[in-house]
Amino acid sequence: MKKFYISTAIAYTSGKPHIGNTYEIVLADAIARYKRLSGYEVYFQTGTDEHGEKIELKAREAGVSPQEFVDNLSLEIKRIWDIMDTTYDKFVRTTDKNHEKVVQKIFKKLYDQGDIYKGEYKGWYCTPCESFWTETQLNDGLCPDCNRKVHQTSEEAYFFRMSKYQDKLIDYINKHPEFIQPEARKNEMINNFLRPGLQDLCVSRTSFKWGIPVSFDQDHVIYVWIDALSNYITNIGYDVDFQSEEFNKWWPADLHLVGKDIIRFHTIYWPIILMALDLPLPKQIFGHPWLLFGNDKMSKSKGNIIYADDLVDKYGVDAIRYYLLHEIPFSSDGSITEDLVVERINSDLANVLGNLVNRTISMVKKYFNGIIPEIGPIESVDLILKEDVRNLKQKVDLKMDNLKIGEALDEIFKVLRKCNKYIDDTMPWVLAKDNNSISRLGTVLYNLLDAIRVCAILLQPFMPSTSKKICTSLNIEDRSFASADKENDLNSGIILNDLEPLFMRISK
RNA sequence: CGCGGGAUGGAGCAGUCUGGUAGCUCGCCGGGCUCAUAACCCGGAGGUCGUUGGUUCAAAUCCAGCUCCCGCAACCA
Repeated sequence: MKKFYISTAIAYTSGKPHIGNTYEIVLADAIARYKRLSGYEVYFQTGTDEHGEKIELKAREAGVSPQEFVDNLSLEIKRIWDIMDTTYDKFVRTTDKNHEKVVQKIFKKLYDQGDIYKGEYKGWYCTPCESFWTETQLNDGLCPDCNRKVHQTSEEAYFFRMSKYQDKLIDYINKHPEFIQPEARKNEMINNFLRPGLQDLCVSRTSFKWGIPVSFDQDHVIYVWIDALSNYITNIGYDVDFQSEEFNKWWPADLHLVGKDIIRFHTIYWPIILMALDLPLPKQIFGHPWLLFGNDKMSKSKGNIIYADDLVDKYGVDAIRYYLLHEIPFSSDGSITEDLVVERINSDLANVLGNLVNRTISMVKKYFNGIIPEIGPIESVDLILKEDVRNLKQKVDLKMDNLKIGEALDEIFKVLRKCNKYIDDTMPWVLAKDNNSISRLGTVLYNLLDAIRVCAILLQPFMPSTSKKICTSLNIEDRSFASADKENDLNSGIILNDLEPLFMRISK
C-alpha cells in the first residue's frame, strides 16, 4: 500500500488560534481523508510548538509556570482541532520528553560534525524593555516597542553554517519544481535568500530559559529552528544513530502544510538541517495563503478576530469546513465575514446541496413509498447527466493532486447543479401523473439518487458528517473513492432511511 | 533601477503559456415550474479585459513604457 505522510506546522502556544489559524488543520484533514479514501496509508501529524521567550513572558504575566501555561493552551488547541472534526493520527508537543531528548542529540551531532559552532550573536538591546532586536527589526534605529534608544550588544550563541549547504539546496530546488508551492514562493526564496548567500543561523539562546537545554552547555537553550522543525522526524522514531522501522516507513514526508509566513523556515532552514543529518527532504511544502477578515488581517488590536468554535456553534462544523476549503484560493488570501459565511451556506449548501437531496428523497417517498426504484426506459437527457457523473471523480482527483481544494469542491457542486437542472428537464411530477410513465419516473429518480451517491462519496473528505448522513439515508455500503467510479451502484428495492434537511437557509 | 505576484461587468474569480465570437459563482431584473428549504430551471441588463504605444488580417492573450495594489527583503513565531 502506498503511504502518505502529511503534516501541519505545529501551532505556537502563545494564544488561542483564530479561524485563520484553524484553516491549516482543516485543509490538512481534507487532504488526509482524501488520500485515505484513495487507498493510501496515511500518517497525519499536527501538534504544538511550546518553547520560547514569548511563552516564558506570557506565563509570567498569567502568573503560572511555562509548563502549566502550555499545557492549557495545547489542550485548548487540540480541543479546537477536534471541534473541526479533524482526523490527525498524532498530536505532538515540543515539550514531550522524547522530542526533547532527540533534539538534544540532533544538536550535539551537528555540533560534533562541525555544522554548528560557537560564536557571538550581535544585536541591539533595549535596556528598559530587556529585549534583543535585530538591525532590521529596529524602527528608525529605535526600539520598536518603546521607541527609545538601543545599544549594540553581543551574546554568546551557537550558529549553524547555512552557507555550506546553500548551493546543494539551490540545485535541489531547481531539480524539483514541485518542491515549493505555490511557485511564486520559490522565486522569493531563491532571489531573496539563497542567491545572495545565506547568513549563518543562530540556533541557541542564553537570554531566556524556557527551551530545551544544549546538552553540553547548560547556559544555552536550543532555539526554535532545530527544536520546532525537527518535530517532523522526532515523533516518527528518528533517533540520530538509530532509525526505527516506523521512521523508515514514513520519512520523507509527502507534504508539509505551512502558512505563507513561515515558508522560509520550511524551505530553507529545514531542508538544510535535513541535509546536514544526511536525510532525504520532504517531497513538497505548500505555503498556503491566509484568511483575512474582509480585507484586513485578523488581530487582537483590530478586534476583528473570529474563532472557529463560535462559528461552529452557530453554523455547524461542516458548513465552516466547507467555507474554509472552498473560499480560500490556492495562492491568494481568502476573506471571511459572518455575512459571507451565511451567503455561502444559503447559496451552496442549502439551495444547491440540501434542497437537491431533500427534493429527490421526498419524491422517492411520495412516488415510490421511499423505495429505490428500478431503472426503466432511458432517454438521451439521462446520458448527459450520467456522463458528468462518470467524469466527476477524475476531475476531483486532478484538482486535489494540484492542491486546488476549492476547485475540487466546485467540480462536485457543478454536478449537483446539473442534477437540479435534470429535475426540471425531466419533470418527474408530470411523469407521476401518468400511469404509463411510472417506469420512466423510476429511471429519473434512480439516476438522481445515483448521482447524489457519487457526490456524497466524493464529499467525504470535505464535509464528513453531511456525507455520512446522505450515505446512511441511501444505504450506501461501499463508500470508498473507488466506488465513485461505479455506475448505478445503488440497490433498487431498498427503502431509504429518513433524512432531516441537511442545511436550512439562514435569514439575515 | 532589490526580487516576485496582480489589475477582467456591482462583488469575488477563470481565461493570458499554445492570439481568432469574453466565461463562472453571487447580486440585480423578467419569465417558467410546483417535486423541494420563497427553493429550482430559463432568459436579460451590465465589461472599449489598469493605461499608452508597438507587432499582427486579428491582442484580455505577444512586446515595450507608465500608473496603482499586494507579498518577500533573514533570526517574533
